[in-house]
Amino acid sequence: MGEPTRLKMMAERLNLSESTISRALNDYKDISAETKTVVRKMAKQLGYEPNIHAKRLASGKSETIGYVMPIQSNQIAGQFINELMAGIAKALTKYGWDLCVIAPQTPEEEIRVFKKIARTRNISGLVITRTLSDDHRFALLKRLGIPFVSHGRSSDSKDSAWLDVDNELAFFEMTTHFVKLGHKHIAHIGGPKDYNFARQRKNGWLHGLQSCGIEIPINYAEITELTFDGGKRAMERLLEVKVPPSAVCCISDVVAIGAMQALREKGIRPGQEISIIGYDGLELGAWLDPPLTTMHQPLKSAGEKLAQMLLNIVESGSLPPNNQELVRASLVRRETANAPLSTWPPIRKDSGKP
Amino acid sequence: MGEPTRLKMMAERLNLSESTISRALNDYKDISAETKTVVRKMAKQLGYEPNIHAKRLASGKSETIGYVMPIQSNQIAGQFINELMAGIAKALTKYGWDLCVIAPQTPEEEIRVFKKIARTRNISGLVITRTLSDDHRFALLKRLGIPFVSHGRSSDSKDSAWLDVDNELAFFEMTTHFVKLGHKHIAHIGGPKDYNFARQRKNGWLHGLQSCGIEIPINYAEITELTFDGGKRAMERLLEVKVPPSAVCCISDVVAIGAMQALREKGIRPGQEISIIGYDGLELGAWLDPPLTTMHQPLKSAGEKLAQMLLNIVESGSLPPNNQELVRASLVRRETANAPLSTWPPIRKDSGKP
DNA sequence: GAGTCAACCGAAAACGCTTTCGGTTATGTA
DNA sequence: TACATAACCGAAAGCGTTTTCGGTTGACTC
Repeated sequence: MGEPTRLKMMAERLNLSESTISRALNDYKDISAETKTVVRKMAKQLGYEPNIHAKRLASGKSETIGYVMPIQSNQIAGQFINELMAGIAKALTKYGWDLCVIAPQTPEEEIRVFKKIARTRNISGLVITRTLSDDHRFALLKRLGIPFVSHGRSSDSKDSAWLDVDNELAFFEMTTHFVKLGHKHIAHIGGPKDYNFARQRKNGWLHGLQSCGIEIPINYAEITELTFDGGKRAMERLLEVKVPPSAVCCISDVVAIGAMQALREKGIRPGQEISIIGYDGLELGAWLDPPLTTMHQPLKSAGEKLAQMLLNIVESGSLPPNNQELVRASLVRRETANAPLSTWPPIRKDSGKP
Repeated sequence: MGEPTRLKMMAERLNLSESTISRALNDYKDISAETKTVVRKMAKQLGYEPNIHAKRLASGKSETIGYVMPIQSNQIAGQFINELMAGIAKALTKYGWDLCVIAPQTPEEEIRVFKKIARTRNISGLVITRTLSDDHRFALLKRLGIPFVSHGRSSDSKDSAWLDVDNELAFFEMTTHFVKLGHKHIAHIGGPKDYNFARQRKNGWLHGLQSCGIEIPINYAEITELTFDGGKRAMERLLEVKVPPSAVCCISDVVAIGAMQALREKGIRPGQEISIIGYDGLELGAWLDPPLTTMHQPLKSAGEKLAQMLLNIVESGSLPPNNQELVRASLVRRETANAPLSTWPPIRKDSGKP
């Protein structure tokens, strides 16, 4: 392939100085238009690509952002992370920036890595995901002065940049969808309140019921871990309630799938006696029997926006306006959410309520 | 946080030259042991981290490897990619190397990106996955002189580095497992032979049958796309065969899940009348009803090994020994593979065979 | 015709490290 | 005593950019 083109060569060929070439390519305003065109033409012709290490050393900018992989890639992580990363990478390549993957194995290592980044500055900014309600990373990154954006809000993300799904709205809509279908006994399987989205989703459900004038029954708000087994156990508990729900809003698809399994084991067909809606829009929900109705959140476009936001922050050196964005999830109608049976809920042994 | 520590400062404090400090830290043999210890002590104390851009510029090494994300992240991609990447990143951080994500949107862009890497050399090597039987990337990367390792073999990977699962062995074992359970009518749902692993897996099935002295029936080798729908349709076709199989080896979990759905729609219970084994070991297989028996391939450790292999290649500048490695998949026993019913296969209208 | 002011470009100093090439000691050998 | 040989270390030249600071033009003003 021969030697790569360097500024020096072009300078010699054009009888100009290296600095002029550099400034022409970087569109400095003290270079005449015609010089710029001739330089650019030559650069294109020779396939010039600047040596990024020299560039980054001289400019003091790393042109690299990092994506922090969730530590234990848990059950829903798969598709989620990939689409987001693909979006981030896509947006970055437009500007010639790199996306660097950071995969700490433990929380302690994560902290060490952050501190190292703060010292070396070899990464200009971070994208973090799986945000907790009370996420220590926010304070740490602020203290270290590392620019970042988060996918998901935290309790102290008032003055930091984030992109989040409007979880509350999503579960509000999920709930009112059930109401429109005719349901009156609508339960919720939520997650640990460590996760901010768990609170938000629960609130959406609550407000949905309130706005429809439906009283919130006791024992209709389950909390469980975000796993298949968690969803299964939570559903089993709901089935023990005096007046079991005819519809269940699940915090995630995986939890919903667990809930479906609990129903099946009791001989109850999801979408008939009891309807279920999940959240995440996972493809695999369509492969179940019956296919799971769910709420889909945009991921690839979210990744692109996150990257763009982070770029703005890094370039401007401060928080520009529009650094917080709420996107909408959309209902994916499949087959587990239908009108309730007229015979439901059944009268239980020890209850008088219809 | 103050100014970061530089070679210069340490040189001044220790009354040594910058070059001595540098060589002491890099363990040059023309520096005395005691100088090394005192330098290292100081470096540790001041939390010295070299400026990687200066380092990479001066040394001409980028200390970065790239992972090429599959272009259209298709159905099984999710978990797969993440675990592999986590493994790669883990291995690289040990050496202070970076993992850079490359996410081309089209095959054309992929080629452009490769050519750019060849010119700029800002990435020392690549890890590629989703290898095709006849994968143009191999020849291209060789021609461009870009070091790479592949997860999966290709037709012309004789003289390049790879790590692959022994697909043939896996399907051999899958098939003989069925035989041990008592099956004699064992079909295979495979994929397009564009994929090298599709051929290998089919061969494993064939050899498994041969080694057990079981004649290979006609119409027992289905080919389909690697999707839920593909698996479903292929299973439907198998059910039309005169003597339907009592066991089916599926090329992937997703295909197996589609096949299960086809069975259910005919009122056939997977694992009873017809047994099924998938491949990939996806977690979600455990969430099905009944849970899918499958073969699991190691991913995180595969990522680590791939990274290590690539590092060796880049550092040595040539293909070191042990640059090809075959790993084993292992059977994950769940509930879709059981002994056949004594009444199976049923006699069909127009056939005389038992 | 002296002074002002753009417009444009070159020189040169960074940026922080690696690595080669000598040069200076102390040690051993003839 | 002279001479080769290690063992160590410093000087300095890169690596390929960016960016500041002047300096040289020519046009324009008064």
